[in-house]
Amino acid sequence: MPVDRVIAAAVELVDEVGPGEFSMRLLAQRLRSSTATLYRHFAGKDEIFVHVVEHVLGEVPRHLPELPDEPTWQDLLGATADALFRTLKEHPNVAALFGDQVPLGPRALAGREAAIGILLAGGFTAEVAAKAYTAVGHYVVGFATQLRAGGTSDEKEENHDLREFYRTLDPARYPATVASAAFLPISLDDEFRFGLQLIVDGLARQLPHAGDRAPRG
Amino acid sequence: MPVDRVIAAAVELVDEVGPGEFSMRLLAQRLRSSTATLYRHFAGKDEIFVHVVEHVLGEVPRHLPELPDEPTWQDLLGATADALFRTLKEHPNVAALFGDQVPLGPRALAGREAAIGILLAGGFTAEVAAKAYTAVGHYVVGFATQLRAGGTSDEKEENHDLREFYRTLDPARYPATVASAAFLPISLDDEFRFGLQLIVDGLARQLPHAGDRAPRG
DNA sequence: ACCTGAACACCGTTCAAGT
DNA sequence: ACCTGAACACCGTTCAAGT
Repeated sequence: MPVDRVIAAAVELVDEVGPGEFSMRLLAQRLRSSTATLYRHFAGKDEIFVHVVEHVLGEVPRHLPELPDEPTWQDLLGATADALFRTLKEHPNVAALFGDQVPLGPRALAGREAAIGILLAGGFTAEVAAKAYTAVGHYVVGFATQLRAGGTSDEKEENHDLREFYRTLDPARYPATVASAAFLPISLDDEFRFGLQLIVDGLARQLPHAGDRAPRG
Repeated sequence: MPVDRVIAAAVELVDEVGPGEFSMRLLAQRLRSSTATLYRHFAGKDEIFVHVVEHVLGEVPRHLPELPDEPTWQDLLGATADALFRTLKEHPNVAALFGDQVPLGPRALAGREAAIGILLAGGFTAEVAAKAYTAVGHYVVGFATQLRAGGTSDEKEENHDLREFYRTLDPARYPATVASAAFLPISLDDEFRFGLQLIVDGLARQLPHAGDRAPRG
C-alpha cells in the first residue's frame, strides 16, 4: 500500500464528499483495503488531511498564468495569489481544511518562500513582506473557504438563489442590501480579483516609489 | 426547554470544545435534557450551528470602537470590520462555522446592510459597494478562520513555535522565509489591521476624489 | 513483515413508550 | 403536549489473530 496512492485517493474522496462525509472506512473501501491498514501508514484522519492539503498545494504552480516578459512584483504576486485561488477552486472542499491546520509541508513552504521572495525583490522590508504575505494569504483562503459555503450545488444556481433572497427583502428595512443585490451575482473570479487588486495596489503605495520594477541587469 | 437557552448553551459548548468535538449528546447533557428533546426544537446539528453563528454576530455591535465626531466612511468601514474581527477573536471556534454556511439571519443581514450602507453613503456605486463588501468580509473571515488553525493553544506560544520553526529552516533553501521570520510573531491584531488598511485605502482610490467625507448638513 | 475482521467507545438521528 | 431511554446505522481508532 504505497502512501502516494492513499493520498491521491484521499484527495479524490475529499473532493467528492467533503471533509464532513469523509471517513476512514470509505477511504479504505475505495482502496480495497481496511482501516487498520491505513493506520499502519498514517497516525489518523488528521494526518491524512495534512497530506491532502500538501498534495493540493503541489498543483499551484500548474495554475500560474502567463506573465509579461519583464514582470513587476505586482504581476508576480498577483499571479501567485491567482494560481492558489484557481487551485482551490478545483478543490473547494479542500479549502475548508485550512481552518484546522497551518500548512507546513515542503510545497507549502516553497509557496511561502516564493511569495515572500517576490516581495523582498520588489523592495519591501522583511517586516512588511511578512505582513503582506499574511494579508494576501488570508484573503485568498478566506475567499476560497466561502467557495463551498452553503452546499455543493453549482455556483450559478447558488448565486441566483442568494440574489433572489436579497432582492425579496423588505427595501424599507434593508435598502442598501436590496440596491446592491441588483448587481449580484458578480462572478466569483471578478470579486476575487477586485479585492486582490486593492491589496496589491495598496502595497505598492507602501514603497518609496522606486523598485516597482527590478532594474535590468 | 426555551430555544434561547439551547442556543446559549450551544455557543458555550462550541467555544469550549470546537465544532469537531461538539455533539448533540454533550449539549443535551449540559442542558440536563436528552438529544430527542433537542430534535423537537431544531432540525439537527447544522441548524443549531446556524443559530450559533447568528447569536455570535449579535455581539458585533458591542465591539464597535470609539469613533471620531464626524467619521469618514473609512472610519466607519474600518470600525465595522474591526468589530467583527474582535467578536470572532472571542469565539475562534465559531469562525470555522463560516465555511459551511452563508449567514442569513436578521443579525447577519443587519451587518450586511450597515456595511453596504456605509459604502453607498461614501459615494460608491451599488456595484462597487457589493464587491467591496465581499472583499472586506472574506478578508475578515479568512483571518478569523486562521485564529484557531493549529490547535487551541494560546496565541503567544503558537506564534513562538511557528517562528522557531521558520527560523530553523535551511536559509539556503528558504532565504526569504528565514529573513522574514525574524519579524515574527507580529501580533495578529497588527497583521489584521495592516491588510484591512490596504483594502480600505485601495477603496478610497476608487472614488472620484470627492465624498471621502460626507458634507455637513 | 504486512494485512485484516471484529471490537470499543463514540456519533447524528429516530421512535415507541412514558407522564 | 412535552419529554425520554433505547435503538439504528454510522464514526475514529485499536488489537488479537491470520498469512
